[in-house]
Amino acid sequence: MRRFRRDGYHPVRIEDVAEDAAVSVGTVYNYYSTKGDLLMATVTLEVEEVLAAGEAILADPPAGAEAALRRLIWQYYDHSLEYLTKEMWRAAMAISIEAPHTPNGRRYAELDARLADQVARLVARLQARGEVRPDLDPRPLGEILFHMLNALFVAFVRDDAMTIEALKAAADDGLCAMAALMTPAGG
Amino acid sequence: MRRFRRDGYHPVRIEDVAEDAAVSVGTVYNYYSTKGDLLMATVTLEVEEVLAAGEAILADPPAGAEAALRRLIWQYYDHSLEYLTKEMWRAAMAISIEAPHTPNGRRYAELDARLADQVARLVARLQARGEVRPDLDPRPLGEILFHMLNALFVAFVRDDAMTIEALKAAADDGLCAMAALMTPAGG
DNA sequence: CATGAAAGCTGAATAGGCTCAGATTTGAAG
DNA sequence: CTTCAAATCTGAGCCTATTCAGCTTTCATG
Repeated sequence: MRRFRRDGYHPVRIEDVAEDAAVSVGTVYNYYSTKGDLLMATVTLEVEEVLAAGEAILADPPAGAEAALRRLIWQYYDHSLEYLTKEMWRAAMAISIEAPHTPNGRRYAELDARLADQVARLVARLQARGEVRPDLDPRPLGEILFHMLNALFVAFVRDDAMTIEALKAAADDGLCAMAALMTPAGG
Repeated sequence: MRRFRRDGYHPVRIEDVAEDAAVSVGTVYNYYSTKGDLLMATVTLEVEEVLAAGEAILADPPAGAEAALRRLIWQYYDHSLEYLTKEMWRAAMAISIEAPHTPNGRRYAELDARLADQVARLVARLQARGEVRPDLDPRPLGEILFHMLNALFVAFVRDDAMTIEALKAAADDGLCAMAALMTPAGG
């Protein structure tokens, strides 16, 4: 992870990792079955922490649908570069798309699904509090929200120049548009 | 393209392509700067045709927001496996995420943006016809729609077992949810 | 200690994308 | 038909992820 962060995912060779760990190349492969596996270990760490922080917000969300969603999403975004760089995210995303049947691809998809589920649960909770129109189904709504926020995150990760602030601003626009559709009276 | 479709993107070596074309490996690289470039040529062909077909629908969309959107999206999905297989799509998506600064990554992003724009323009057109709430901004709405439909397409491409019918059904659910939010009276 | 199987380690070898120095072909000019 | 420069082609060689046959260490048992 240190090596990837410092030199980038692609420039780092397995031989470099092996050297840092003072073992042979073969030994690295005894513990991680591919180079992508090394990366996915970090992705898992990152997302598990984000999910845990998200649960804390779910337990007691701020008042108002838009504010509550904003809180959760900003949390996601703020934490996203804790362990991974944008380049590492790109590599991880590429692996998960290219090899969906492999353990790594599946793990990434599973983490994604858990994030989407967390958003959907927040929507359901807001609906129970009367802050989302009662006639809407929180599941597809949560998924639409997550798709949008995820697409923005992908755009953020693709563009090295884009700041987290710009990402948050874009997400705010989207959340505002969705909130206008979701909230009951003031719609 | 023929080779990729028959044997899969990864199993085909540049040497194979060179043989089929009766030239050397080096000559292939004179015309396509990477293996991904060969693939992206096909992606471009596919998406350009989809965009052209989409313009025809934009010119005279069916009555009703949901029906019009369904028509455009189904067109997209129906055409998506004309030249590319799911595996080829996965490889192309991986390339576009992993290397956003390269010509290929940029080209893919541009095609994506043009599709999103087409959806947004359809929303604007429907709004002009009074089939979408007049207080909504068609641009972010179109983008949210496209993000959703694109996410469904990615899920489709990831799962070899998923049929186009299942994809359409999932899209219908999403469109139905969005239409309920977007349409004026019947909400 | 001795033993032997299980666990762990090793790095040379393999495979395939990509490069580049040199060979070949083309085509305009004489 | 020559000549020569530009365009094109070539494939051996480089690089790095990944494999695997064999070597070493560990450790429970006698």
